[in-house]
Amino acid sequence: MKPVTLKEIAEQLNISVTTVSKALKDYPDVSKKTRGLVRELAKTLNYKPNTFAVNLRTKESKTIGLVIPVIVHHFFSSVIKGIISQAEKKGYLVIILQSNESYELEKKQIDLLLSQRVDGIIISLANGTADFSHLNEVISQKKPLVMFDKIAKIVKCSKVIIDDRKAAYLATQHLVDIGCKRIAHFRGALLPQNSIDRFLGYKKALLDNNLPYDPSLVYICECGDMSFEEGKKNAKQLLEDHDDVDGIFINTDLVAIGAMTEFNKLGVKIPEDISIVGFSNWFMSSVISPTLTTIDQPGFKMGKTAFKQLYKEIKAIKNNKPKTPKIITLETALVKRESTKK
Amino acid sequence: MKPVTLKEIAEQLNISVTTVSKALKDYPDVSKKTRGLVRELAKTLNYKPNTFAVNLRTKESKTIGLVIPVIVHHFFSSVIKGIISQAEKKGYLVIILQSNESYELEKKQIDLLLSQRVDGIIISLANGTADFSHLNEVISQKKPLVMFDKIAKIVKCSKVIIDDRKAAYLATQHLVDIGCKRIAHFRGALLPQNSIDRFLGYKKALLDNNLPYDPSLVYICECGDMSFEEGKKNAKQLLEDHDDVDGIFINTDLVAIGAMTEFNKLGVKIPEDISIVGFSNWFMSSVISPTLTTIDQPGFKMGKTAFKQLYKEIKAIKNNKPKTPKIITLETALVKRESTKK
DNA sequence: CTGAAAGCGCTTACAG
DNA sequence: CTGAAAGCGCTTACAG
Repeated sequence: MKPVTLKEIAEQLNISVTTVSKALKDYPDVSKKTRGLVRELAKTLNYKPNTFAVNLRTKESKTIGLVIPVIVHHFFSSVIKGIISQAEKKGYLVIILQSNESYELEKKQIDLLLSQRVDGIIISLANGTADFSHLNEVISQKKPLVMFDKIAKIVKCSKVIIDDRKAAYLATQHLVDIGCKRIAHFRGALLPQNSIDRFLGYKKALLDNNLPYDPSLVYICECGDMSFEEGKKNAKQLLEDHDDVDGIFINTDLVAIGAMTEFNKLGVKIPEDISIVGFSNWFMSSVISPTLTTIDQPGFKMGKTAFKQLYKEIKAIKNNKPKTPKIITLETALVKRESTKK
Repeated sequence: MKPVTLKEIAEQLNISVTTVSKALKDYPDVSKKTRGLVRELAKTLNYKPNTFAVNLRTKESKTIGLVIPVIVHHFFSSVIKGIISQAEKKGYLVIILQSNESYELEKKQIDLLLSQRVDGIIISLANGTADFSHLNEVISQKKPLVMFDKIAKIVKCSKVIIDDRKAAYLATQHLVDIGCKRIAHFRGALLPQNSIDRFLGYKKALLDNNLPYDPSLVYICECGDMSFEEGKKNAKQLLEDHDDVDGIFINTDLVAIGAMTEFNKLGVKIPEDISIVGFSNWFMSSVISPTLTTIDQPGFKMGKTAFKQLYKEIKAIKNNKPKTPKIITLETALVKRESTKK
C-alpha cells in the first residue's frame, strides 16, 4: 500500500496538483468549495505530506539534533525531557546522539547531524573536547547552535548555564557555616568549564573565610559512566591521605553518593565525622540516608530554555534577521539536608 | 554559504552529475582517474549529500522512531541508550518521543513518526493504551514495529520482553522462602500486560505455597511520574488497613523506594517488620538503605535487542522477504539485598 | 479562482 | 567509461 500523494488527490478530483497543495495549506486564493472537497478527500485517503519532498523544497527539516555526554543520568535525562516537550509544542522532532564523553564521537555526531541537515543543534560538551572546530563549522553554516551545562566560553553561540562558581561558593560557604575547617573537594574533569568554575567557587569560598587552600585536598573524577565508583575510590584515598578532613564539596551527586557509600562501609559517620555537599540534586539524593545536601540544578527548565533559544534563532535566520549569541543563566539553590546537619 | 551539490562538483570538473554521483557511490563503471578527481574535490569542498533528496529518491530515511512513556526513568533511559548505541552501528538515527503514559499522545506521536516516514518504530506502550488501531496502522503500512516491556499481546508485531510472570513468581517465592506469611502486592496500572503478568506471578506463587490470596492486599500504582509518591501513599494505607503484613512485592523499584521512605518515617523496620522486593533494579536500589532486593531487568540489552530485531525487519522488507513477528524473551534475575535479609 | 511549469538535489535505467 | 533524461513529491512565482 503506497502512501497517497497530491497527484492522486488531484486526479480523483480532476483538478491540478497546485490547487490541491494550496487548498491543504489554506492559501486564500482557493474557492471554499474546492478547499472543502480537497480536505475531505485528503482525510478519507489519510493523506500525509511526504516530508522528504517538503524538506527538499523548503530546506527546513523541522528536526533538531541533541548531543549529550550520557543518557542514563538524572540531570541529562531531565534536560532531554525539557527539550522534547518544548520542541513538540513547536512541531519539531529531536534526534538524540550520545558523545560518551569522547571528543572523537562528539565530532562524528555533529557531522552526522549536519549532513542530516537538522535545523539546529543543542549540545553539552564531552569532557574530552578541547578543540572546537566542529562547533565552529556549525556556526559557519549559519545553523543555530545552543550549548548548555558543559559549554566552551570561546565558542560564539548561545548558552544556557547556571552560575557554577556562585553555586559552588554557596555550597562551600555552607560547609564553613556549619563549622567545617578542613574542606576537601572532589572536582570534575580538568577541561569542562563547569568543573573549573565549581573548583574556583570552592577555592574562593575558602579564601574569603580565611581558610587555607590546600591542593592536596582536591581530587579529580571524570564523572562519566564510572561516577559512583570514582566517588568510592576518592573517598577511600582521602581517608588514607588525610585524617583531619571534616567536610567535602563534591562535583556531582552520583560521585557524592559513591563517597557516602564508601564512608558508610568504613564506619565514617556523615555528617558527624564528615559533612558532604553534592551538586545537581538528583532524585536519588533525597532518598538515600543520610539525605544529601546539594545544589539544585534545574535540568528540565534548562532543556526548555535551550530549545526556546534555539527556536528563536531558527526563526531569526529564516527571516534574515541578525542573531546575537545570548547567555542565559538559570537560578540554582542550595538544598540543605541531613548530610550537613550539625 | 550554501551547501555544495553534485552539480557544483560536476561543473568544476566539467563532467556530468551522473558520473559524479556514481563516482561517490563507488559504482564500478567509473574510471579510476575520474573517481579520484571527484572524491578529492568532494573532500575539499566538504560535500555532504542532501539527505532530503536522497530520502525522496530511495524512500528510506535511515531514521527510526522511539515512543516511550517517560524519559527520566532509569529503566527507560537505559533502553534508549541501548537503542541509540545499536542504531549508530548501522547508521540509523533515532527520533525520541514521549507518550507521558497517555493514549492520546501516543497516538499523536505515532502519527508524527509515520508522516515523518521513519523506517521503523520501537515502542513501549502507555498505561492508558487499550485501543491499538494506531499500531495496526503502522503494521498495515508495512513499517516494522517492535514493542518492548509494555506490550500488547494482541498486536501482531515483534516483541522484546522478559517473563514478567516468572520473575514476579520468583520475587514472591523469595519472600515466602524467608518466612513471610502475609504478602501484599503493589501492582502497576490495570491495563499494561506486564503489570497483569507480575500480578499473576505473585498470585500463583502464593497459591503454590498454600498461602491464601487476599485481594485486599493488592494496591494499585499508576507508575507514572508520581511513582515515588504513590509508593508512600500505598505504604501508609497498607498500615492503616492491615497490621499483619510481613512482606510486599512491589511492581517497580521507585514505588518500592517510596514505600520504604514512608515506612522509615513511620518507624516500620525493614526487613525486620516488613520485607520488600522491588522490580527493575534501578541503580538507586543498590545505594539506599537498606539496599533493595529486586528483579534485574536488562534495559540496555532490551534496547539493543529491540533495535536489532527492527533492523532485521527493515532489511527483510527492503528485500521483499517475508517477516514473521518474533517474541524475544530476555533473562532476568533476582538480586538479593538487605530489604529481605532475615 | 485555477493551473502549467520550474525546480529543490539526488538516483538509476538506458543509450551510446 | 560517460551522460542525457526521467522522476521521487512537493512548493511557489507567474500567467491567465
